[in-house]
Amino acid sequence: MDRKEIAQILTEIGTMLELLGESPFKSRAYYNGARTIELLTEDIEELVRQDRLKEVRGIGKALDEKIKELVNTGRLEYYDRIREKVPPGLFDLLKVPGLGPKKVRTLYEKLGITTLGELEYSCIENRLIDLPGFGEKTQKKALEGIQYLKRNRGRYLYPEALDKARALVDGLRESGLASRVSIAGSLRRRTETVKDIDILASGDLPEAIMDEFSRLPWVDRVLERGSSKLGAVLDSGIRVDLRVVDDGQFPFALHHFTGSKEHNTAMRHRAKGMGFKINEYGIFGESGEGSVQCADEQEFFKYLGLQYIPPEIRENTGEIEAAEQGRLPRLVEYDDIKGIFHIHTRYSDGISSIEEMAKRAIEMGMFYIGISDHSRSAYYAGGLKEEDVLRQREEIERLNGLYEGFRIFAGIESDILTDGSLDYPDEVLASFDFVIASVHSAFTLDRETMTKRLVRALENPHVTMLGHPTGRLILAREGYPVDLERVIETAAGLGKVIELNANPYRLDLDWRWCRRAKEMGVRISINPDAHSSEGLGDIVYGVDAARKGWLEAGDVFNCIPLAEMERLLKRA
DNA sequence: GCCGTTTTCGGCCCGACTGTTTTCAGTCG
Repeated sequence: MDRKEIAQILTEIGTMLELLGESPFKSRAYYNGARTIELLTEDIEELVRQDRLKEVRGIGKALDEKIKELVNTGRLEYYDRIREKVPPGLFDLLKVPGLGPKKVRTLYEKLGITTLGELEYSCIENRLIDLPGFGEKTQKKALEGIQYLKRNRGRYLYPEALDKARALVDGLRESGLASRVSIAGSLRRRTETVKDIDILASGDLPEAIMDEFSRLPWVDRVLERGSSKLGAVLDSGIRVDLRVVDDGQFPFALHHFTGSKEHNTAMRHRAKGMGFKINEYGIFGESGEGSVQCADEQEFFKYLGLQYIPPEIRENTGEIEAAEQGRLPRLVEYDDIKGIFHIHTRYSDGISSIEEMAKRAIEMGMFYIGISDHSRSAYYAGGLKEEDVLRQREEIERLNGLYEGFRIFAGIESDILTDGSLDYPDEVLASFDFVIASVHSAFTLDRETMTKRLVRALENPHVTMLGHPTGRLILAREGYPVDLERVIETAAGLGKVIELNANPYRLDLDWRWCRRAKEMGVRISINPDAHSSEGLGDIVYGVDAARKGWLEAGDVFNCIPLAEMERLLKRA
């Protein structure tokens, strides 16, 4: 049983305890424990074997025993027992906006409702109205919530939400009513999916700002509105929350509403330890009157004795401690990127020519690109036969003669076959400037076989980097099971590069693992996997993910300048 | 259930909004 499964079970227990009406602090302890386990970098089985679990903060006697049981037996009696008391459908009910554990519990106990369907029916029959703490509005809202869930998975890839959010921010700025406007929330932190858009504005006329906001063309309808907060739905179905504060409060509110929740909690703890209280309105001394003044977030962090923490890494995974010690990384930026690998052209399934790709890359300020069409076993994508490879090579050489200070590298995205071998003979592989090895078939191998497959591919001396290491498609498909720790270890030992595929559906390697790869000394290549010249632009999403993974320019393969890259890729 | 140079008991982050109440619980972020 791995970390993720254990964390999942602990989280589930936390939720069930809430549904059973247990102490909220008890369920929080389980949530904390789950998160702690999820973020462990040490091997959980090793920790259990050495009986060192209890040393981990957040794991006490009870959780220690339960995790041991899970690791040793793959089961947990307590979990099985408690699960009998909580119908599984109640978890679905919790997803209905407006319904929390208390209300769901009432629905179950008073009306015996255990599924979304039963809830919908009961709403139509007006049975919710007379329940304690319920009423007509609650019932109506629940019904709407069910419709919403039916219509919508409720999560969006962040680039989609980002475009909408930017339009809203611009619209509000143009009104001239707001002093400052910013995107906040998980969108500002660039998490791979978001469920809503958070926007923060400051100004003296909150009512006018909210009026203006609700009139913006993308806003479909306003769901709720108070004196400082407005919730609405966009025409695309995305929920958006607008919050308005006084301009002096803006930096504190921006920090507060950017989160993450875990980061905020840790920051409040820290502030408390220093004799302050922080909330969205300011930093207050123990006496409570009057906030400290801060012009912006920079000053906010400075006042609390911290370096400025970029939003992307505010996940309470050590950023506060690092900021305290002045050890925060200087996160990679778009301008650090010197070249772009993993580009498909018309030779396989791309729609742009090599020349168009080169032109666009030069406009983007790049110094080199690496062409890597699909290899011969990728029939579905028009993979290159050996004679195609030669033809493409000639074109690349011809084009390279045209540019000064810009280079096109000739590469290939070679399929990793089921046994871990690649689909060209060694002498063909050796003739490329670089080779990306990727899995495009047989996703259903078991974890051990898949791990060996990837390890063997990395061991091939001609392989430069491993492409999209887990094959996941966000919101669509789980990655295949694989022991990433071992794959990264192998890459580290052999000096191989691992791709961070910048396609917003992939973002693979996951940013959480990027940080691990960095620790182990593996360089990451931020690759757009472009199938058109516009696709090159996806690289910005890869940079976002890399930043979330604490990567610096020195950790990123394609931040290497052209001259050095030419030396690196020179084949013997 | 976790945690402790304030503590082994009594805390545990904080505030807005809604809807149901008639002073507040529940939900959400």
